[in-house]
This record gives sequence, structure tokens and C-alpha cells, in this order.
Amino acid sequence: MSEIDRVIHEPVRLRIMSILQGVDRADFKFMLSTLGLSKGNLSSHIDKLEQAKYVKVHKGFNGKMTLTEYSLTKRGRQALSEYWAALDQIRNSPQDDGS
Amino acid sequence: MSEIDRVIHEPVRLRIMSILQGVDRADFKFMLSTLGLSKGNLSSHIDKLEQAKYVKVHKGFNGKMTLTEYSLTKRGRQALSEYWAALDQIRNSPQDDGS
DNA sequence: ACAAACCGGTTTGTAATACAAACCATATGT
DNA sequence: ACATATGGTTTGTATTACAAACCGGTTTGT
Repeated sequence: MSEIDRVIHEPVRLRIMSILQGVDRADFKFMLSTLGLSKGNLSSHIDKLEQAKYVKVHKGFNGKMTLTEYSLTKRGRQALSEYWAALDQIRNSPQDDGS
Repeated sequence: MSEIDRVIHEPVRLRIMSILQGVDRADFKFMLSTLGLSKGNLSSHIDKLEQAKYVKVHKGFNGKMTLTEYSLTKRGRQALSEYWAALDQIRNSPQDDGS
């Protein structure tokens, strides 16, 4: 019975991972408006994902302004896929086949 | 975008709900051994589910010993089904159809 | 030139909570 | 009578999701 990954399980982080899975890279502002979070909240969730090495942070510039972008790592993709598998297992666990 | 129900989202409670969905009624001891929790932990999670009216607690006796059983309420079944729907939405959100 | 407002985030404080340990009441050996 | 087991509940603690406050730098008045 594979355990549920709590890093991913938190809904905000699950949404972050899902978004990143679709777009390759996304910047802070985009995430903020898409998710509807406070800046501090987004920042700390990203921290957790970075510490788990599920997300890579790219710091750079857009003209003179700083610009931070995020992407999923390979580990992140792997972990997300395993997360869904674990959930599926719970979802289907009480069911009998009809045999 | 329907929100994730935090009462159900907690993995232990999700497992409790899933088990109850399959068995109609289950007692404390059965849940304990199936889930592998401490008694206190199980008790407090059940409390939360009861407060949310997702689970009904049936107190009675087995001979002279107390016996507590649990069952899903209609609300509980409904909430669980909505929970899975909400998760599916997140899971599928970044995908394009090929059109 | 200087201040005020804005942008792009990070750090800090707080309220909620998952969990185990301690506890309680009753029952069963011996 | 006393220890041990059964069936739970209450209490204490460490973690953590979140917003508010903050900070370095930039743009916009005036």
C-alpha cells in the first residue's frame, strides 16, 4: 500500500504541479493570478516543492525587473504520476470484481 | 472550480470513508487494525467525520463490553463522490483535447 | 531631485490540526 | 485481590497553511 505523498497532496501544491505539468515554465505572476493566492502563500508552497526537488526555480530578469520562473523536474513528474496511482488505489480499494 | 473538501482530503479520513463505503458498518477494532492507527488518532478522525455528518456512530454492547460501530451517511456518500469529482477536475485540467 | 506608489517576491507570526501518549472505565484471568 | 486486556476519550506537542508585514529595487508623478 504505497503511501500518499503529503508534499503533493496539499491542494495548492497539487494545483501547482498540475499547472506546471502542462506548461513547461510559468512565472510567479502567472501562478499568482491562476491560483488566486497571496504572494506569501505561493512563495512558501513553492519552497516546499523546491526542497522536495519537484520544482526547479529559475531566477532571471525581464528587462530590469527580476523574473522568477518555475518548472517541474523529472522527479516531480514521476512523483506526481505516483501520487495519482496511490489515490487510484484508495479509490478502488473497497470494490470487488463481480466474480 | 469546486473546492476540495478538506475533511475528506486528509488521507486517513479518505481511507475511512472508502472502507465504510464498501462495508455498511465497521467497528472500532476493525478500523484500527485495517488502518494501522493509534486509538487516539482514529478516535479524533472519526470525531471530525461525525461533526461533518459524513459518518454515523452507533454505540452499543457486545455482551457486556461496549461496542462502537460506524457507517457512512447519505451526506457522506454524496460528499465522497463530489470529492473524487473535484480531484478528477484538477487531474484533467491542464489537458487539451486534440481539436 | 525627491517622494509616492508599484513590482516581485521573502520572512515572520498565528491559528488550525494530525498524531501519540496518557488516561479512564470496565472486564477477564489467576 | 491484583495484574493484564479491552474499548475507547482527553490532553499535549510538533507541524504547517496562510496572510500580513517587510524588503530591495523600479517606475511615475511633480
